[in-house]
Amino acid sequence: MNVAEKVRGQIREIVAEALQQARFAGVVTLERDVPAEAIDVERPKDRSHGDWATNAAMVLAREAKMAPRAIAEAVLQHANFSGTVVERAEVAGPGFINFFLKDAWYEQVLRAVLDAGEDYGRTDAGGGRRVLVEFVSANPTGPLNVVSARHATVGDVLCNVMAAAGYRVDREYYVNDAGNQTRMLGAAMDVRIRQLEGEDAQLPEGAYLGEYLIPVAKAFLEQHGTAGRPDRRPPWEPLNGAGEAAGNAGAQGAEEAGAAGTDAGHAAHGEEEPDVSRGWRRDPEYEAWLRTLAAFAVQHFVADQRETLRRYRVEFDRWFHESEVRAAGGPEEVVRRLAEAGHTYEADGAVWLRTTEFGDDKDRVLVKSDGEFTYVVPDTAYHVDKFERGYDLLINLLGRDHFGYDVRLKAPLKALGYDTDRLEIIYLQMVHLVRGGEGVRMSKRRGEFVSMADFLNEVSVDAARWFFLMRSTDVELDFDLDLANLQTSDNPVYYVQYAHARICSIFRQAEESAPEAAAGWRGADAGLLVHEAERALLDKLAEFPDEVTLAAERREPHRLTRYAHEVASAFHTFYTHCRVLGEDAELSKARLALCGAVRTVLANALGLMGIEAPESMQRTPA
RNA sequence: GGCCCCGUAGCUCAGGGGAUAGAGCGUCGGUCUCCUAAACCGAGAGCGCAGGUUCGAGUCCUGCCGGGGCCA
Repeated sequence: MNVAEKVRGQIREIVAEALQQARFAGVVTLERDVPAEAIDVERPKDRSHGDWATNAAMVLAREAKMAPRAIAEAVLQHANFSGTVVERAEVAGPGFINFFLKDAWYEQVLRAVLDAGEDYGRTDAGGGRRVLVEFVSANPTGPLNVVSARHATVGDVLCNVMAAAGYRVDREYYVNDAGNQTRMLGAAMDVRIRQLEGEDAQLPEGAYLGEYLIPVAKAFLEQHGTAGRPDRRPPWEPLNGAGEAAGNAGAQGAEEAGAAGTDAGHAAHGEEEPDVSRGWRRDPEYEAWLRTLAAFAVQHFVADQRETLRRYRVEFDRWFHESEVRAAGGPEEVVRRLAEAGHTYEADGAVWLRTTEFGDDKDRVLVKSDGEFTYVVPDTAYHVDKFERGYDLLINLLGRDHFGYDVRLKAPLKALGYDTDRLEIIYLQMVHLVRGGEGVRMSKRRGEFVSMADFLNEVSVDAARWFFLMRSTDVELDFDLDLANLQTSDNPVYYVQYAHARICSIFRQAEESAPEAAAGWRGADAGLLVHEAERALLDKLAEFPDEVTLAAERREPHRLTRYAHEVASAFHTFYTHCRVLGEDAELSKARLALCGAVRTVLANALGLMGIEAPESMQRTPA
């Protein structure tokens, strides 16, 4: 139990007990007991209103048929603070009871931080529940783009913060390596290989042909050659001459709006999966060749994505391939179970699921008339697998452009009897890159998109992570490349890092000028910390475990940037007003202890964000 | 047309049904003989509109307006 929680508990008990006493005394008329847990204890914004406050009297006013202030007075008359850190309390405003703490509170905070060290901030809010967070899950058909960086940041930090809050967290990446997009990847590879051979090869309609495929195609040629390729035209071109082979016309348009799509794996398909191979010649041997090419490219891009993410300090516990689910017969199993449960019917040669019975606005096809599964079937099979692995909670991060997917995924899962309340979908808003005050266009299909790797060549991981964490998930984010690259105070990440470095510098200085204090600060007398700035800082440190809990429970990792900034700000204020070294030896020790505590909290907070806590700042000359 | 997100300071955004709504940037004005001025202190300016619920609404509900997204 953390320090702040302990005090809240004490205040709840005080109030509950006092209410009870007031009832016995006949001063307050209430029909029922008010349990301590039901009493709301919060931190007033204005500290002249005390360290903590409760609105209990106002809440109970109607029930007790008494004026709020009268209830509050009665509570205070019967309140007993002995054995707590509460010093006194008063009635204020419309009926608040404000509590003021003894000086011992500050000592408790300092001790709590110093004793816990790198564990300070950990809570048991999660109660050891197992969580699987799936995020990024970009298509394995190309390098990661910059949108994935936001997903990677939010997902990774959410995992960190939930782990700190007492959840058992696994990170998972879903590789969508078996759908139609993969087939088109094989087709694009085929075209690139033929072009490398000097042929004027044409794209199949609906395909896109990134520049990034050229080195992959080259690598394939070098390693495998074209031995497995059937000696004829690809199935999207007529056998009798080049004719009117489909051009690139249909390939453009979708992702040119200035923001790249998220490609979040299994959700990447459109509502009606476009049948890109309509009109293709039936050619099983050539399809096998395309599968070979696709498998090669997928392997390449998965490795590439994994490396980019590692560079960004994100590691997944598992990379789960759609092909695994398919190979295990997951989709067939899903359809069979749904049919057995009587949730399906056949119409127009297709198998349909009555998703309308589970909140969808229309029924969905599971198996198309050509025998192919729609995308939702392997997705369902994958989530069945997740549920069967025994997780208490499943969290998926998706792009806002995939909104509505949760209903379509949850319908079959609900039909199969799974508790879909345990599946949370978090949608992240778009990212816009800004450079020189202007938007950077990101269009994947034209090959103009900014890859995450290129992005990381321009921006430090620390700055990128901070900027992606600054905003809540449901707000569009303009990423200002110029600002993120700025090594000045305009850049907020440095502000926080600087506070940490400044403390390290003080300790280095202390070794020189005050070795006695430097050696003995852990045993300092915290009672000497009476300055307003010192106390504000300690109060701020006391909030950290609550911040961690809130960030985890509300899935709001962006709280951490705010909190870290506030700690840094309180520290810089303290630094300006209170001299650590060169004062009275005992005071120096106490202030060093405070510095040590701040350093711990900053390091822990930055650590949760995956941002470095430097021991000194060095500016690279402009 | 249906569903969802957003609308708070000049700009970008925080805000857990509570008291006098916050931060950064920008603007203006101060602060280094002193542990790093990548810092500190001060000034100015705001909840899209209209109803409702509540002792109390930026926060919850309904409608409208504006920006964006998904779907038909």
